[in-house]
Amino acid sequence: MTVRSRFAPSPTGLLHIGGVRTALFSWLYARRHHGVFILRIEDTDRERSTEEATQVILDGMEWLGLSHDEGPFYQTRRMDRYAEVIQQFLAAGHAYRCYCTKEELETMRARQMAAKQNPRYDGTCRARTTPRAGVDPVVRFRNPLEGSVVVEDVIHGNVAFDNAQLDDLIIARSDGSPTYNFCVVVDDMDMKVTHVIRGDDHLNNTPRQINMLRALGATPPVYAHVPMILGADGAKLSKRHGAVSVLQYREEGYLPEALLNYLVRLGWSHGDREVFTRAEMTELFDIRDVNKAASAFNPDKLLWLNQQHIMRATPELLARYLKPQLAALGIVVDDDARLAGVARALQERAKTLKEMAQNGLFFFTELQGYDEKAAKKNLTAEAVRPLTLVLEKLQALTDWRAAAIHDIVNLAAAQLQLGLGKIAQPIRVAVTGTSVSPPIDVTLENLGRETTLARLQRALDYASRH
RNA sequence: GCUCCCAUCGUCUAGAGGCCUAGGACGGAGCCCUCUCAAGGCUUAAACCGGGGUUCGAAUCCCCGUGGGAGCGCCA
Repeated sequence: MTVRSRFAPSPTGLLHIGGVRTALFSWLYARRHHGVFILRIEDTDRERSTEEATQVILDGMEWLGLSHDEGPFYQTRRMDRYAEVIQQFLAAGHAYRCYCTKEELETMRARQMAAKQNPRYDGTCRARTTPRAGVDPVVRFRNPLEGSVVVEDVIHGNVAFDNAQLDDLIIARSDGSPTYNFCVVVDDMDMKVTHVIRGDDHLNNTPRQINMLRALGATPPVYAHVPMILGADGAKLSKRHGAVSVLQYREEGYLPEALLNYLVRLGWSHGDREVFTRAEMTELFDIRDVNKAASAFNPDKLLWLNQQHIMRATPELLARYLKPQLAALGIVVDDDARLAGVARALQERAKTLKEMAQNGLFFFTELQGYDEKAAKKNLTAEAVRPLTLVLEKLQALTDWRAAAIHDIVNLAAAQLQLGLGKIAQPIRVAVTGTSVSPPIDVTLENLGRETTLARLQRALDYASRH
């Protein structure tokens, strides 16, 4: 049997970290078992669904490389099919028309709550055979009255629900439009979904869905209800936690693989391993090993993982990602090889690509003066001699490579009997404007001969005056 | 209120009755390396929610509390 899993977000809010984690687990499961991954957009709520949210889902999934094999399917385009099944249910007696008004239902609920009972539809219209004038009926599923439903969940084990606790849920509104739980059931059946991996906030919906599936004569899929992700403060993830949309992580310079790596480790682990490539995740992840408890989102660890992935990435790949980050800062770089060189120099010292772009700014733009503190400390009269000597030696250098530059700086230090810091720091401030950069030889190599010499000369002038 | 779910360092987790003096990771503290910043290495503080059982033995199994979460919509 081919595994068929799906991710079925509703575009009523922007896709966030929690949704992505569910998508990831579902995707990993399909990939691991060489199955099919389906993307379905649950947009039956036309009021709240937005085009933007749909686009974020599509773009986000693509950015993360969570590719789907089928879909995206849109529920709004399957209305005829839902209507058909509703008729089928009605004809078979699995559903009935209910003429209770919203007001009546509300009073009933209030009464039940007051009597400390589980608020549920009392079945008034179950046996009704005639319409009620002036009321557009809804359609309700005739849930079994007795017995229990056992959800065989891969993560939670067997969870039993008494049918007596469930009620006859509405499957079609009075305007005829189908509702969520019903659409899910029809879709999962039609799309031959074998594994439903979703947030455990849906665990309570599952017995109803199973009952409908059975009424349809379908075999319920395997369920895996994964725990939710909480905000860093342990509270439910919401807009308050900053991460509005996954795409924000792209903007902030996170590598898709790093985000996925972080997410997969929430609720799952493999020995003492922390860093996983996408391929390793696919190979090692097992939905059965997923925890039951919710976990809090930890931005620091995500940042650390991002750095780990940046360090392991090829400079060429980083260069590709760096381009839009630099563009955001108003800089366009055409020289891919040079950009890769810069990325190589910076990849051990940036937690995000955004940070990397900022740190690498001096390679591509004119210096906007020196950092005050750095200049005050390093571009002094004391620095004139070492800077002069290094400038002379560099002017004579034809083989502009890190190794040769390294030798020159060391030689100059030895000649002047100065510690390396006394010579490297002034150079650093001279060419970068700040006291922080990659190793000085690597920095100069990537900066290029002309720029280096010009900046050294300029710093020398500055130092002479201070 | 009713139903369901969950519970190990601040956080993510290892732990499927003795291997636990509870391991790893992020973050914190300290040290080393060092031309800066990083990276890396080493050291260190830090947890089994509480109470009852079961057992020779419990973080692990059972029960009851407590705390957190979800559902109970003509929302998804």
